[in-house]
Amino acid sequence: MRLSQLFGKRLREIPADADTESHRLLLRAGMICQLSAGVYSYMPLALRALRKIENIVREEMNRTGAQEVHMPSLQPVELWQKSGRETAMGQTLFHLQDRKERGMVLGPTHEEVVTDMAGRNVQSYRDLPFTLYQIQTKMRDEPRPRGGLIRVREFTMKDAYSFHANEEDLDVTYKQMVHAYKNIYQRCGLPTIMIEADSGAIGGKDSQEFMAVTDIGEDEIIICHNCDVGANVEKAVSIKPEAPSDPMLDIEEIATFEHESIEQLSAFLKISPSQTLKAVFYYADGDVIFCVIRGDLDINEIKLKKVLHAADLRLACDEEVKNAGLVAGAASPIGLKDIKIVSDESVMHGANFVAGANKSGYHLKNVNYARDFTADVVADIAKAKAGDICTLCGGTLRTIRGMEIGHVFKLGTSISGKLDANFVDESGAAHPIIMGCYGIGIGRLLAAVIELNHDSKGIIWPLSIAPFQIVLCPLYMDNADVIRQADALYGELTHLGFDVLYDDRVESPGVKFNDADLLGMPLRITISPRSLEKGCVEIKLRNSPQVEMVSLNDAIAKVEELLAI
RNA sequence: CGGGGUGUAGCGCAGCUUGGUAGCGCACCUGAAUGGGGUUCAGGUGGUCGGAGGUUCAAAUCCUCUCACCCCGACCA
Repeated sequence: MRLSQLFGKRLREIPADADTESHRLLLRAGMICQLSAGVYSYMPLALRALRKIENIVREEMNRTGAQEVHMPSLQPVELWQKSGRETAMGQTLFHLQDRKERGMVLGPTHEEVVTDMAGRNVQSYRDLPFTLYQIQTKMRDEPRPRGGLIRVREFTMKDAYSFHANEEDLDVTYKQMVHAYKNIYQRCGLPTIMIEADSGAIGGKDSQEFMAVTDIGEDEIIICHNCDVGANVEKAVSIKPEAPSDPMLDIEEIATFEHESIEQLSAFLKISPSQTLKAVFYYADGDVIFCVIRGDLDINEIKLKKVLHAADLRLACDEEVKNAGLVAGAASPIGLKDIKIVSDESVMHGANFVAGANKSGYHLKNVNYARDFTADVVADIAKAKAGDICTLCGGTLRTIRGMEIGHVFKLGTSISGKLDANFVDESGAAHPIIMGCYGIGIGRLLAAVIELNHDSKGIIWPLSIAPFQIVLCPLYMDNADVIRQADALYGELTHLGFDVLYDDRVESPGVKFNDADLLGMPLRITISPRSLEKGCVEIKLRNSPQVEMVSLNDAIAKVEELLAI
């Protein structure tokens, strides 16, 4: 490809709206073009990289025996109503109507469609197992797209779905998929870690995410210093710091005046926050829920939502709290009736807590679980945080941030059961098909690769997914010799099957070098009168400062050596 | 949905407070010189100032409404 012909302008100045490095570089390199919030066109350079990623994904999927299909984005809303996910997805689902006013949606994912298709094509356990995948466009009306390609409303995803007669069989495929995913990331030059994840509204059992570790990642990951096991903070469990657990004392009311928050209260009483109980009020599916947790901890809403089996959960507003007869700032579960109380396990670790007196300006000392109050549900609803103890090895946990690049999970029968996708077993009894599902965001993977592979000058592409392997930079295009040799080398390399970007523009060396660095192809070949005098070209790797003079005769061999994978 | 911010040439910005009919840098076009890390000089093209309405002799500038985009949070299979 001749650079003079390449569609897309490179920018010298940095677009003001771009906040992440991948976004800036994608724009500066002329790789993407924004159409609207979270909606981008891929220009030729980006598409070349994207296609290479897709091919790697395809190879690894095919290797597991998965079969490629292509499913519609346009889907009847009935299917989503049947699975119950029309409401679960909420406004994220794009709705539209066809000319007959039939409700349609633009697919944000394809569990429904693939399950429907599987159901129509499976009768017996003999038809199982199999895995289907596609590389296809997803549409989600995200509340807030951000970071260029990091969170978008229309994106390419590789989604795979496996179908099984039993759990053991699902385990086998699940492991194969995990293995394939690791291969994919490795081949794309993107280091990832696999962590435990929440399976979300969709339900399901085992669930793991693949994360690219970067500070701009949207997810918080709790990871153990010692055993390296990590989990999304949504899911992470931990052993919390101990609180004093002295023998129980008699309960006692104390005046605490305006000291309402845990910080104010513990400072006023000169005690640790872990010796207090915190009350937090939620509103779940129409009811106010009273949550109790040790003062030094925070509530993990995802865990709470699960414990409550709630479809919709949010903090209660002041009015709802008041109407429920609660005294914000001095509330406690003691003596409460007619309200559901959910307690974190932490209230049992510690004793003689300070809790609200349900009376403004007063608290109670020496409050103890079981003796003084009980809860309708006691469960782990606490957020894990840095400094907590790993439940597996006793190591100390820390927090890092990550970008979710892939997600695998055991879906089970949550969708197949609702869509009547059944098979009959050996005895002739019908069961819903057991499913696994596996996704990789292709565009986000591309963004993550750039996020993790760049320097101040530009992108540093891993060879496997670089739009071009080589950039050929002839200097001084008014020199006939330079042009002749450059044309010849370009022809030869292209003929040998290398992807070469030929910078045939009449530009100064500085411009060419800077653009070459910005675009980030792994190998740069410079041809100039100066090098030609010695019968040489200059070869440089993008990720190294070394420039090597190589004779014209050896140039091809050298390129083959450097680009050998 | 809450909070903050920005819309003026392809990109980055100034002008707005104090109304007088739009400017700078980069990019782009023409010409010349230059020549190894964004070269210089000369000349040039390009904007209904996000949109609608209003105030005024006169609006990029003041007022009202509206739209879009960005950031933080909520949210996110």
